[in-house]
Amino acid sequence: MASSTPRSLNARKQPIQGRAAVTLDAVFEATIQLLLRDGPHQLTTTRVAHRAGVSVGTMYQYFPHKQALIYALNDRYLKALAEKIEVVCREHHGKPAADMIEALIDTYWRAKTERSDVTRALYRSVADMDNSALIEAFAIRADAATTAMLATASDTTFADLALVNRTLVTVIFGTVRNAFERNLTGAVAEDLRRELLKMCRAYLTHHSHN
Amino acid sequence: MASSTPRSLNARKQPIQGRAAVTLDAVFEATIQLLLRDGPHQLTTTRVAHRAGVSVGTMYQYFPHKQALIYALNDRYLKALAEKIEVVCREHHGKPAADMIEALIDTYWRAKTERSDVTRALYRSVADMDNSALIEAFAIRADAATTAMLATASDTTFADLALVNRTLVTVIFGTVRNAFERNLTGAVAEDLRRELLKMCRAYLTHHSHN
DNA sequence: CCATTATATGAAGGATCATTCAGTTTGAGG
DNA sequence: CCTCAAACTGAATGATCCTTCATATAATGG
Repeated sequence: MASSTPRSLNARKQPIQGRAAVTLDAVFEATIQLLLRDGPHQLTTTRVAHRAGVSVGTMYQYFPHKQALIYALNDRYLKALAEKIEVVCREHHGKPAADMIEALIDTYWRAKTERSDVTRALYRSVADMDNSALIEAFAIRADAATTAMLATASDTTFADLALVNRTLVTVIFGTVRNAFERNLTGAVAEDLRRELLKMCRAYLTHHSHN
Repeated sequence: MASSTPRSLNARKQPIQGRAAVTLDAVFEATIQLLLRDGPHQLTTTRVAHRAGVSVGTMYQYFPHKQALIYALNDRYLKALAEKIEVVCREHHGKPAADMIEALIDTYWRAKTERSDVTRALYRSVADMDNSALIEAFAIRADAATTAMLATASDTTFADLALVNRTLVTVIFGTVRNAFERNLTGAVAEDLRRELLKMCRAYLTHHSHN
């Protein structure tokens, strides 16, 4: 995976001492805040550095250029998200399909909601070409995990597992994204999540009765 | 609606002669192509002008600044999309709910697919603050149209119309968007569209049986 | 406590780019 | 054919911003 990332996007060096890790975290955090506050267009290296309480030069010790910073931010986030999905999928092997879907929706939704600021910031972080590679890598991992899970459903076997899986994943992820784009939060979002679950379950029973 | 747009984003002047309209179209088209080809970061006024075969100065007679160009592009597109949805919703008043959903999905999907380059270009066109106002305006129009339609379903009445409507709209729009983001096209996309329809219908019958 | 390496600084360079405006060309109406 | 406004031109301006580098400070291990 790392080998497929465009060479120039890799981090310049890894933090060794503790303070360096702190600096990196501060830079990431500052990036998120500025992205949220002012949008991608206003995101300048100087501003990020200033907000993070470091100097520009420091940032350039860890990132060869600005794009690499945003890339790293997405990378970090998407890998953590993929991890969570993989874990929850593995935990639900052999369970009823309805439980699987509930777990998947809950996990994904919570991951996005827990720090909705980060979610929103990243949705804004500009869809430059390089990010799409990250998104695709995430999609592949998620697909593999959910497919493997659904294949073990204790109460259902799917005539076309790939199709059902692709449908569910696309619908769930897309719905969550759209919910954020429309700024649906709080109780409204909760209701939507419940309805989405109902919908997916209705789809599953429909499929097993066919 | 126009009165709610940030003052400075309005077009500078309307085309009067025929050639001016041609110029404007060329500028929009060039913007789309460059957005698609090189991403929003590489989109410069000079490049757009050059690609459109006009000079920078010409562009600035119609748009007070670059942001206004992107804003206008989104505005154009979203208003046309809202229009299409309103029309199809009106045409399906009084029909069975399943037909309504099919029409809605088909219309939305086709609108996005017909010129998928434009769709993708706009998805990339940077989520700067001002665009979100456009998106919200679109959402309000779409919600109103679909709610009014669903309320007249010949075979179903909904206990919580607003909730069902919000769910359907969010799921459908989100799924389509995600399908594009994952580059699902051709036969795969077709299959997904069919499955999405099944899913929404299953949701509807589930609801009417409750 | 010294040498070495890691980490941090921020002014300056250099490039890009949005925007303007003085002037030219084109079309429309009379 | 003439006049006026509309439409178009593109070099110049000024601002912004990414990136570098020479230098300084802090930690580490011996």
